[in-house]
Amino acid sequence: MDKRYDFSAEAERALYDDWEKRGAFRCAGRVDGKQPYTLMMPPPNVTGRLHIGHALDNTLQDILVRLRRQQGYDCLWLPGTDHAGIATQLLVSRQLAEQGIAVERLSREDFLAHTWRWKEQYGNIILQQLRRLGASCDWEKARFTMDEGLSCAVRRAFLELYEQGLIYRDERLVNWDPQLQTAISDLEVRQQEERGQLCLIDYPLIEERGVEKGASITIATMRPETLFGDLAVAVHPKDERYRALRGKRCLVPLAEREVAIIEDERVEREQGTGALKITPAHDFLDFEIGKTHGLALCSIFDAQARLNDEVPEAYRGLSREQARERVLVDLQSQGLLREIKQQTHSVPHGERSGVALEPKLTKQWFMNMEGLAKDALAAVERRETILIPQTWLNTWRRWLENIQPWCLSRQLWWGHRIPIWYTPDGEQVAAANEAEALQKAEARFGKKVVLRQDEDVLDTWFSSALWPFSTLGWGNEKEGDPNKAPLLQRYFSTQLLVTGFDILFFWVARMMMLSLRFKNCVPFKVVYLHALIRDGQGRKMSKSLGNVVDPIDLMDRYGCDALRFTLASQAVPGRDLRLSEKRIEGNRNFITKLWNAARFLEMQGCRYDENFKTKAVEGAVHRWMLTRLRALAEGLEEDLRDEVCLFHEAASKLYHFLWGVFCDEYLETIKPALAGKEDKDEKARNEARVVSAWVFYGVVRLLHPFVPFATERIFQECQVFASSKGRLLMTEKTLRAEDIVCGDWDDDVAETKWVLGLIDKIRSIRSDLGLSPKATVPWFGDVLDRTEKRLEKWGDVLRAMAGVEWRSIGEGREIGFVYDGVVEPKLFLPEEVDLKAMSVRIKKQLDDWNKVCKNSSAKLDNKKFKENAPHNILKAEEEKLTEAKNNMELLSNIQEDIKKIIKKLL
RNA sequence: GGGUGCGUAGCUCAGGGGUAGAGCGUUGCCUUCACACGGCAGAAGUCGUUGGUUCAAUUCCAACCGCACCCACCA
Repeated sequence: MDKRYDFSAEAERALYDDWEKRGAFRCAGRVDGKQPYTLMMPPPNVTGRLHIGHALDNTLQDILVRLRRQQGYDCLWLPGTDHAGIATQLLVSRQLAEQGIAVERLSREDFLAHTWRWKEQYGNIILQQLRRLGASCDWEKARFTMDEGLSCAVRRAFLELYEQGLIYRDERLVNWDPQLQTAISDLEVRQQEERGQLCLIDYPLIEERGVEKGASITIATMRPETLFGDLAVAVHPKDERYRALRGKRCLVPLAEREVAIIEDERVEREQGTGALKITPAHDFLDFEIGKTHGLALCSIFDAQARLNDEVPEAYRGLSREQARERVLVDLQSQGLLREIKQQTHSVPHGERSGVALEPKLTKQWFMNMEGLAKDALAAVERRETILIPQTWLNTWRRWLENIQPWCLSRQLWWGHRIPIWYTPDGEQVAAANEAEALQKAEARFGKKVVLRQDEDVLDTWFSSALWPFSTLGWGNEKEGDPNKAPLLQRYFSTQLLVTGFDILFFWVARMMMLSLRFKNCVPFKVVYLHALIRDGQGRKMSKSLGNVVDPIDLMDRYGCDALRFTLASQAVPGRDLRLSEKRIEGNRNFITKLWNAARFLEMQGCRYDENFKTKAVEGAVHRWMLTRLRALAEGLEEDLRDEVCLFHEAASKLYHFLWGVFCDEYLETIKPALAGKEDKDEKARNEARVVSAWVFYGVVRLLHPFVPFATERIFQECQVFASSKGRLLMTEKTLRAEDIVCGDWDDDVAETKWVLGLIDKIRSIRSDLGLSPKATVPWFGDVLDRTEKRLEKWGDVLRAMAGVEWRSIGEGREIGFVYDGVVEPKLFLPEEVDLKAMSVRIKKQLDDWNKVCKNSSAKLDNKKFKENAPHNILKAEEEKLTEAKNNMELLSNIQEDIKKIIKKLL
């Protein structure tokens, strides 16, 4: 093995290529009775580049998939990409513009041809980057949301929902993005706080009986430019201030339109002036109020939110912002602008374009979600699917209970075109393609008809909602039973979905709803929602802040394993994680530690032997080690169950086991045995070699899902595993707790712990005394026979690790110490010892024990404690007190010793 | 306005009814033949505040104070 581990991208690529070439990621299909285990990768945007969120997402999925494979499941992890309608169309348009091609001049067909070409050229970058991350998905099954099969599935789903009346066309107010010139769904709206002007405007009352001359009603608005669309002024029916104006009329200034003053309970008396201008075509509340009162609709904006021909000529063609200024100036000059107040308010913006949205009256396709939502909610309530962390359940309920129709159509070209054709009379014909539509139309109308397909495409999330089953073949064929696809029958439904909480409603809920609708079954049993990744200071990562970390760059510098391990160790359900480079560096060091442990075992001649049986092990420290290993395996099995998903716990257990337990304790302890040269030591040496190799093999397999590259490389290159040459670690079975058969080893485990504790103690004292780490210090003591035997038995270990050598008797300048309440050995002191430090230390220990003593006595004297505390607690408390008293006595003796020595020295 | 989560060591974060944990940083010692991307030893916390439940609260409950985020509304 090389002295240093090679973290380079090239080394990792070689390993990955080997896995892929050998088909290690392929699902097995219907063979050898293995249980299927399915995971759907959330398809990244085809325009995407791997960002840190993907890295987290896919690391966690990969850990589980690799583990399940090791556990013997037939795993299918299906990857793919999403066509990402708006994002892709924007990107390609921009690129074309750079090439001097004006998108507005292109035909739909030409634009799509360009986009497809772009997709062929760049669409696979993100998939390559996922390979870099080590993602072990079944690439041969990769899908794209606009490939032929999936497009077919989309049409089938749409048509079926259409036939059932769940999908319908309607003219309603929608959120309109004036830059992209398309409708978007409620979920794509982002509220942004903005400073604005609250304008109080006088609307003159129409003179009639009961109306004073020159009187007016004052309305308040943040959007004065919309007054051209005003069709009423509304007040609350119980508002005393406006009682006299009931049934009166007023004049909308500038528009010079007479409108009624109406009453409606939805008007808030406290807001503004309590009089609300009603612009039904440009405000959601106004739209509702207008509907109740039979008002017409008056749209004053065009698709780009410029004023249209409905407004007086002077204002036509102005932008929203220009119009606002102009209106204010004109109102001012007419003396109708009563007041302007500065006020912050939140304004809806388009998530993609970033511009302020405009409610706009258009014909769009909608999907009625109510029934679907009810079923999705019920399924989660019944725990057919569980959410991790569970705190999302509340949010889930809230959203599904208040669900609104989903605006499905987008005024774009890139996407699944709506499979509806119109006759010249506007009749709808639903069909999978034009030929079928013509046929249907002819049958329906008894003659040939000219048809025109709907221009719009579907929201990208519609195809995403079918992802868990469309990718497995559901509806991929034009006809026949959509459920017959073999992959679908074997691998649906899936076990687990891992994704960010930010798309819980966009995606997760909709998959749930459509899966229940089309498959009559939940699409996944567990949804693991991970949190957001923030930078070291806890800020959201954003391009504008410039704090976006590039996972590829991190992998280049620290290796993929270090990044993966860091992400896993920080993945605490329900909490944002801050990514600091220091942590990644620490985990890079961890990989190095692993590598060096392998080198050490290799050098020591430790070789893995598959015939080795744990039960035959005799050495106490080996028994202790195997017991610890079993506890580790048990812990990991529990932490990594689908419905638990405690990646951070698992990672931390592995970290501490390898570094703290295996390297620092176990390997150090067996070093003397490994170094044994004489024949009589041979048995111990052989046992040390074989057990350490066996344990290491277990650790490497347990670590593999987290750090696939380093473990694989060790498996292939380290002589410890020479007998396994040629096999891939990722195809090896994992280590199960049940593989470690332990005997009745309690005594050995206790003894080993005792020795390790003793070593700690001696080291600590040595350090205080300032003893040279190299010097071997003789020690002796008046101890129990049993203890003395132990000290002799572990003599080599104590010499190597604590630098002490046991003598059965001694006399001179020495100092005792307390361990375990029964041993009171003494260390011989060389001249240069720091007795003062030792003295301070003893004093502190005495104080500590004194505290414990007081505490315990107080508790034990408390009658209520004695009555109520459970037995084991009571017993522990009593033992604690005894120990404390004992130690205090011993420590006092030592204090005396020190005093004596100091006296002697003086 | 409704909801969710978080305040624990200098920093970043785990944990969880029975005398506080990790990584990084820091202090001292060690260039000992796996590893200085290392080893050994140490210092460092009234676990946000105030009440309540309990024999026992950092942990459970309530209120409050701060900090995030989500949903709705904003005339």
